Amino acid sequence: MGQSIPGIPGGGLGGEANPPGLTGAMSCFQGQMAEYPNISIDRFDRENLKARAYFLSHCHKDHMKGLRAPALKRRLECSLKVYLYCSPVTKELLLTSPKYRFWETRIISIEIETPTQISLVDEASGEKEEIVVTLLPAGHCPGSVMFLFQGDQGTVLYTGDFRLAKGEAARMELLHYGGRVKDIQSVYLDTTFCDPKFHQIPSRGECLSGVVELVRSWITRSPYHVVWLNCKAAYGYEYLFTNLSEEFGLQVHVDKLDMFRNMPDILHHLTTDRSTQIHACRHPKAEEYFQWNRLPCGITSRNRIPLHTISIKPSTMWFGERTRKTNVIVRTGESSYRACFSFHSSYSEIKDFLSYICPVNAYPNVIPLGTTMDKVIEILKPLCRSSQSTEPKYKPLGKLKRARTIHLDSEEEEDEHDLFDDPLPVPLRRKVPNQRTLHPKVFQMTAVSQNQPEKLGQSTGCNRAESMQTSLWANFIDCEESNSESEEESQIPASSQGDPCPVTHHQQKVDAEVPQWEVFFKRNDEITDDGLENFPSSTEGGGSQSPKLFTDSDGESTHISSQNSSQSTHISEQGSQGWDSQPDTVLLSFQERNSGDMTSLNKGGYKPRIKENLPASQMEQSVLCLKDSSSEDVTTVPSVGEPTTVSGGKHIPQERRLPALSTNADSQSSSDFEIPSTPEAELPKREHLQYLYEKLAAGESIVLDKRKGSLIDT
DNA sequence: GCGATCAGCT
DNA sequence: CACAGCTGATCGC
Repeated sequence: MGQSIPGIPGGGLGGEANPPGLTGAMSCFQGQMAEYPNISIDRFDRENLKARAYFLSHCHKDHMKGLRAPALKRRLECSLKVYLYCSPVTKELLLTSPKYRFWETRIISIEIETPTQISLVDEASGEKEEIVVTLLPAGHCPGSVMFLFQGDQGTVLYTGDFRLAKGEAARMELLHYGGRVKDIQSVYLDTTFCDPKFHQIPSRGECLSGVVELVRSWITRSPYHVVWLNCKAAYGYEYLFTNLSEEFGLQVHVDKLDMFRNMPDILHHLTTDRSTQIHACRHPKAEEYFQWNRLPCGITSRNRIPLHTISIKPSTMWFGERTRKTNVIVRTGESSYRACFSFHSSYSEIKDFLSYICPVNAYPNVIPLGTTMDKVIEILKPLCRSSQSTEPKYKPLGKLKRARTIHLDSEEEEDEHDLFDDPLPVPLRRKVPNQRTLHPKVFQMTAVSQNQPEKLGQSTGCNRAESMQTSLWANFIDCEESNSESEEESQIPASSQGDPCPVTHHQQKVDAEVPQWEVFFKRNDEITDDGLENFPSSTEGGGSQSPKLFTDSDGESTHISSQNSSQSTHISEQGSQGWDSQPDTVLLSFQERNSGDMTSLNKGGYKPRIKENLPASQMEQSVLCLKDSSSEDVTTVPSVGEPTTVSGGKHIPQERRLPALSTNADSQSSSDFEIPSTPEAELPKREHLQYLYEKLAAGESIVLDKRKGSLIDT
């Protein structure tokens, strides 16, 4: 019974703390899900050797354990019907490595957001099980996806590793049916940062803005000023490279780029030519090299003129709910900086995600360092359905206080959205069924854009509220400090409503294609002005602004940062603490910007032109019709003999929650993001709120200019 | 000689 | 500041 018992994924890790001294969060997902034990995901050893089908969410080594082991290789040779399913990009990246070449004929890539039926056949008995899988973008690294499985044992979601801003789940059309979130039995969740201490992590856009400005402040000094991006070996930094490249018109130097040969949108921003001002090359002794002003690729000068180098190390920075610190760039040495960067969702983002999905069960895939399985479960439980029902319905009493409204128009909501709104996944679907005949029956269900009944279940409204409550409640417990904000949120549907009736628009027209990965990563938004406004230019007085984009010496020391708002920007050479000539003034505080979305950068988007080999689904056949008994939104017709009942078993889609309101959920979780966390900010005064409300009531828009500096700097 | 595991170090 | 690795040492086959 190798199956992992829900709740005890590891089979035995329950409740134990990570051994001290460990270096990182510990993965506890063993590869199998309770509902569908015949398939294995992201684990390929032990019990998983018996799987009827394999799934790989993304191309990071810690999710590929056993993938090239002799045992699995043998299994493959004997079981000709066993395949590995993943996104087209993941397939491409995986096969670039010679070590995994043997998988070549056994990988089937599935387009993002294209429900696909797979037959899981037991080669010995001939027993067959049908399952429909849908890949949803996970925002973790190129090709990363979440897997939504629908079959007789219900609908389950395996998130793999993900970084999704709050509200993004609400915008994933295929997580919905009939205007509501699908009835999801279990979620196997990326809980890497599921600990209150990781409450907030600046958004991609905020982090990117910080890096862009720091880089700008340096490389504009002369052609001999170069930056070295000290990235750990892993996929996931590409959006940083592409955005920097685009911003400055300079390709980024890397050691290898053949893995991107079929991904022009990434490839074009990279180079193996060392004569560029932006490097992301690596070397085992890189740090040592750097000390001697040598880049990992070996160069120290150009045209016999020595280079001036700074290093920027992307690393995760987090902020507690009450934390005041806000810098996304921290100076760690005379020529060294850390830049905020995260591939994983923060605590509040995780809570937002889970509370929106509101599954019956949620199982952590990871136990964060320093915590235990039990603690993580305690956090997740209140966000699941069961607890909802038991939850007392609590309706916030007085509303008011900082109105979420504020955010409405000003930042956040906005920009998070752009991720989806603007760049639509450009379709281009090659429906390519290639060689049919593929053993595994894979059928792409034609995704007909549904006519989603937009009914916004009124009723659901309540539920929604409920769930929210819960999460609020959750907040109380987990976050020592949080209380304050909680309640109000509940309401203010306004914002939420506004856009996201998730289901509808943007996202794919289902027929869409491969979503460009940039849909997730290219954050042009803030890059533009706003972020910058404050500081680079703010040379002189930054004072007014709050921004502290960065600080010297890392740390929590808030104080430091502030001081320099004064500093000048890139131009100035003044340094702090003796470290001079280095830009230390570029500070970007993550709450500053008001989203600016700019889509400018999105160009076509990347579509790996990969010669597909989508097997099976012979087009014709591919049109399946699932009994919609399930909660399927996609209309499909099983070509296969049997009317596949791909439903989640429950034929009655239970609808719950009203998507539109969803955003509320975040409110609390993220509330602080915007408001409280703003260090400088003070709570709105009553009069001010009154004023804001009046404007709102009058239908006027409220624009929050980045925090007035006035409040800042204590 | 290879793989798995672990310590150490980014 | 903890993303995801790599390297090297040890042990077993």
